[in-house]
Amino acid sequence: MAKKVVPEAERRRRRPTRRGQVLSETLIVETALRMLHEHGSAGLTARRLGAALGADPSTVYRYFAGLDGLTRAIGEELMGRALDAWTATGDWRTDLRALGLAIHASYLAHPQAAVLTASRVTGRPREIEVDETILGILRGAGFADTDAVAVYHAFIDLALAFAALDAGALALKDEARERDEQMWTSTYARLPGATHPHIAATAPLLAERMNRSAYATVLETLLDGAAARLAGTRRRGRTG
Amino acid sequence: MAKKVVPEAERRRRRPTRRGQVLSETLIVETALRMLHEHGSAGLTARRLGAALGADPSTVYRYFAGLDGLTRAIGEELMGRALDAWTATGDWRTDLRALGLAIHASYLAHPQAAVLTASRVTGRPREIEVDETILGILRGAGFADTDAVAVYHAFIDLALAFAALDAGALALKDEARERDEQMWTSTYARLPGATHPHIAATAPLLAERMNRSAYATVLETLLDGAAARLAGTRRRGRTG
DNA sequence: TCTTAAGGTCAACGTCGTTGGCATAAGGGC
DNA sequence: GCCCTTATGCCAACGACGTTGACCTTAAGA
Repeated sequence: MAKKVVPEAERRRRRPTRRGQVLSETLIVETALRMLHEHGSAGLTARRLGAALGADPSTVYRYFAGLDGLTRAIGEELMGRALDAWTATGDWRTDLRALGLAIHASYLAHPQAAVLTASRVTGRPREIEVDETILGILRGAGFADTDAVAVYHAFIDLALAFAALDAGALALKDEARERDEQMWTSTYARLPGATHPHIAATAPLLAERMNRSAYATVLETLLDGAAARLAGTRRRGRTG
Repeated sequence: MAKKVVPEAERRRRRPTRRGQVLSETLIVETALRMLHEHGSAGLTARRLGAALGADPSTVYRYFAGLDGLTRAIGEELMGRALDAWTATGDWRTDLRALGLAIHASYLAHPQAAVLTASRVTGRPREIEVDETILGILRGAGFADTDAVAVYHAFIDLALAFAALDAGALALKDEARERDEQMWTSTYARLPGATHPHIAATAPLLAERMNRSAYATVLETLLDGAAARLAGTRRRGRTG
């Protein structure tokens, strides 16, 4: 009977584990995050999680519908942390920039978790809160609804997409990551100008840049585009 | 002795498999792509790959250093296919747009593979060719080297990031994906205006939009930004 | 205090990636 | 045409994995 999962709110009896631990959804999620942090994205297994909790691996299935369910809960937690780290100022551009960077940073703080969860829509409270917040910023700034939704869509997917991409790089085990990163100074920097003129000409610039995230740059470009759209709306609003 | 991998170029003896198949790197990569296409990202296992090849699973290890090596080869193949599907026109903006969409499409044609490979830098020939091509388009259009590299960085990471994100959604098994997609008409559309005014006000727009990729929109915004930067360079070039 | 079922443990299933040992046949040298 | 080397195939096995069904225990409500 590992099938029926009792939602956290309806839990009553909290029988301690053989080793005295009293379990809860949040304890399990936090333990999972710690494990991901310490042992990499392949380091989260039901057995290890059980061991870390001082419980039998199968106990986790009383709280989540498989590791996939746990994964979604982790994503929700990361969204919540991003929101907690953020404060509104009232300026839409400042606020969106800060929120985007907060989401990106929150995921990157747990790259292994980000890889697993970035592309999932959980529909849980904290994620909905983030969505409501973004739409609120945009509509409050004067974006028409269709524009607000378009910018929101681009904004949230951009944040998640780069979170997944950058987290993917960080999530590689050290050895593989080092190999990937040195690619720009080894393979690329050594290509002859005769066959690869453009890479050869810009090799130092590439080596300097390619191991950083492009997210901040692209985000700024997106905000520029949104600002232009907003200006257009306001002009039309005055004249029409 | 599953350790030593002989590079494809140095292979001489091609002993057929028990079932008569003659193996090669490309045959294995293509078979792997087909399996990913048919059975999802969890469908690529050494054993199943062996079965599909009519060979023992361990044979694959003669050609690739583990499934990770195979994964990198798959990524290289997808880059190559994107490049093959693309043709230059001479207009930098048209060319970049087409190339970006080609990369995105190439990965999305094999979502399960994209999820595995999008965040890896392989440094293999076809990937390098793509990089050289992009830099060539930009430098040919008159971008200064620092700008060319900045735009290149944003461009390629954007393409890969969205490939990974959108592929992640497609790669979910049908049932999980359907659940994710219906989130916008079920959970989000039903939030009361009292607590979530902005989502409630835009729910139909969200449902219509959120299951599509934001990539094309964001790419266009990025190209706008690049064009503005190029215009600035040209102005400075004339006056300075 | 009694009952009940939530929530813990245990044992097992089938699958996975990977490796060491072995068999065999392809292909070069003669 | 034969021999030798060794590339390349096959086999068997290891330990780890996710997940489940059966069972046990004890907390909480009556």
